[in-house]
Amino acid sequence: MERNRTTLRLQDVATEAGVSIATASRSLSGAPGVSEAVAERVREVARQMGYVANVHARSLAAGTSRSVGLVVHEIGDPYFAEIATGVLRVGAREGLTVQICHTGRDSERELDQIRMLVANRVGAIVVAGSGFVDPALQAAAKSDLQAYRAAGGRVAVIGRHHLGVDAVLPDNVGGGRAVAEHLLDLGHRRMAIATGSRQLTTIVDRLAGVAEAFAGAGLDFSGVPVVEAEFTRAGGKLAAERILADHPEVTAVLALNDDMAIGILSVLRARGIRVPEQVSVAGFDDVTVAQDLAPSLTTVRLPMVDMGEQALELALRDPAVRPRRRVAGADLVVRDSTAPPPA
Amino acid sequence: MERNRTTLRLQDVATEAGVSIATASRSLSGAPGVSEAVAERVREVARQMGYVANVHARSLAAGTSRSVGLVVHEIGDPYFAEIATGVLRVGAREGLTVQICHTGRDSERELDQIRMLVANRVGAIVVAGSGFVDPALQAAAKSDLQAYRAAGGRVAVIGRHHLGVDAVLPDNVGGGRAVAEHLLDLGHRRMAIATGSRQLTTIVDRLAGVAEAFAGAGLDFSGVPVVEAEFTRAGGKLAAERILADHPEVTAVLALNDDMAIGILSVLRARGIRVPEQVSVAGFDDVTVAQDLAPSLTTVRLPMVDMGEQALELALRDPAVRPRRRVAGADLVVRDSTAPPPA
DNA sequence: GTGAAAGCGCTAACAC
DNA sequence: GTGTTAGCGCTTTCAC
Repeated sequence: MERNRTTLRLQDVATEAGVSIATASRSLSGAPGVSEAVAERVREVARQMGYVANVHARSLAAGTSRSVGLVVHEIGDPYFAEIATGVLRVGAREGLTVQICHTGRDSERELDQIRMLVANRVGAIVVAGSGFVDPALQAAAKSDLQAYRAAGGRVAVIGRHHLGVDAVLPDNVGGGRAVAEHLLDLGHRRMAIATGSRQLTTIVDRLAGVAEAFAGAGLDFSGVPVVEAEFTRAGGKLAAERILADHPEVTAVLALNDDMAIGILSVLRARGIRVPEQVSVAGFDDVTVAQDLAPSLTTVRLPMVDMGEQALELALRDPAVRPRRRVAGADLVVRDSTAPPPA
Repeated sequence: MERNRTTLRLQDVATEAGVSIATASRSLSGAPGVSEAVAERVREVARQMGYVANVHARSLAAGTSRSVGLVVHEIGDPYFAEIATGVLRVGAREGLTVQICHTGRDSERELDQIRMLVANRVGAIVVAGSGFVDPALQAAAKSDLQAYRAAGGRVAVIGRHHLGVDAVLPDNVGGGRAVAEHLLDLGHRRMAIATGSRQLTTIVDRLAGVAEAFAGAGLDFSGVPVVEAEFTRAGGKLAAERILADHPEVTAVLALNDDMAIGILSVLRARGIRVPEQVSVAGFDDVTVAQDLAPSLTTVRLPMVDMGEQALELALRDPAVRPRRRVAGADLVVRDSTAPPPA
């Protein structure tokens, strides 16, 4: 926005109201030390004139800013869109501006975005993308965030990161175990897993839960095909093709997120394979469409909006000595896409 | 973020590099008037030290900011999430921070959010929510935006508003006409429309297109039931219930967005009504899941990501004397949810 | 090509 | 309770 002399300054309001700029400042920010009568008059004058304070001047002078940053992998992904909803909700409640950044699941871009937020002197940063298994991938981000925190910035993450900060941790292991147990209980013994990159901690954890379920049932997990593709609908389609080609005997496909599950359902339908009669399909996340699919999707519910809210609340709170952890439950939701294997 | 003396200032970099603060500033911003050798050295020192410029100080001094605002009704709605994807994409390309605001489809909150963006001195504002039919509902927003523009701010909207600014206009009328014609061509004569609030211009336009199709076919539109509910999946469910109860004879339901159509499909499935054999269903928007539903959804494709990109590009461009308009095509996509009515 | 210095609009001591 | 004023960290004339 270009400079322009038509913009009102606090001085203009002060002059108009017949007070000093300091009094005007106090009146508008609600600081004590002004008589209520004067304060109200100043506010009225400001409203009349249509004055809006310059956030940059305010932040520069006060050294604090009323804005926070949210880093997501991909805002078009319903998982992140819902988390964003939660963060925006708390932000609105607290009168905070929320800056949303995309990383495109690229740890390099993630770093750029974090730098940008730091440059913007946001008061808090919520990192919502999954962490990476390889700590090196986040080493740079970590050191930047540490400098940011040393300078008084607040950070919270959603998911397992190597960042040593407050975290909201979805119970990915428990969820993975629950959904796998569900399929095993139904009697499925020839199962395939469709997953995103195993560089992501989210995926490693969900997979660990699945392995636990197998172990718990006294079954061997090592022989179960785990097909890795993009963690998206398109990736789900690809994974489904591969599974059908390489493992035509499977009676159940467990996708490690709903997006992939949707892609899988789509391929099965196109092939005329009936779900759940011939093949069961389960997902993970419980994005809102999951219940409206045909068949409705058995999945693991993660309270994403809630997780977004909690993350920002954690970040806004006074810093603790040790990182805090909030565990978000992961509940199995059984719907129509899973059933016992064909006889 | 609290003030803290551990944060690096430009002066620190300048000192370290052995130049004046002015030279350091020029070097980092790429301004002319510095020898390339010195500039490069300063940049190197800054990188080494991990210096990040304070955006507030920069914006205050320069009077310009590298950030833009995006106003959406609801980021969890895939329609807006995709538009946001487009806006974020262009923002990232141009090195701009994007601040996303929720209005919750409330014209009052919309105003608050716009004020907040103005206070943040963003360089441009993209308003992505649908406009309201009643100009009074946007009068306040309009005057605020005009003041903002007078002060050098740039504005673009997506959809039909009464704001007198650059706009990206989806062809809602044409899309409505096309999808209605499709249903009429299939032979449907007992149709119901499920729609959101007719306070929104988007809906009025889509409805007008539908009416045109009826008129073009020499049919009477006035008797067609138009059921109004929330413009969401839940609203679609409600509308479906009402349509089934009050107009059990309908052979086709046209929803004015995909979200409602998904809700409708869900109710029909629950009732055991087969789509498209017994009832055809069509939507509008072509959100990404539309093609993966069962049955896949016949709908009208709006290039939402593209619309988001175009809107920000328009806003970033030099202001024109008259508002510019970019029309976004609305193409009928026929899938499996529509078929001729039962004999 | 480089540096000194005057602001940008606001907050927060500090005076009164 | 109110006013004066010194910065916040940077950009940008204007001198040299």
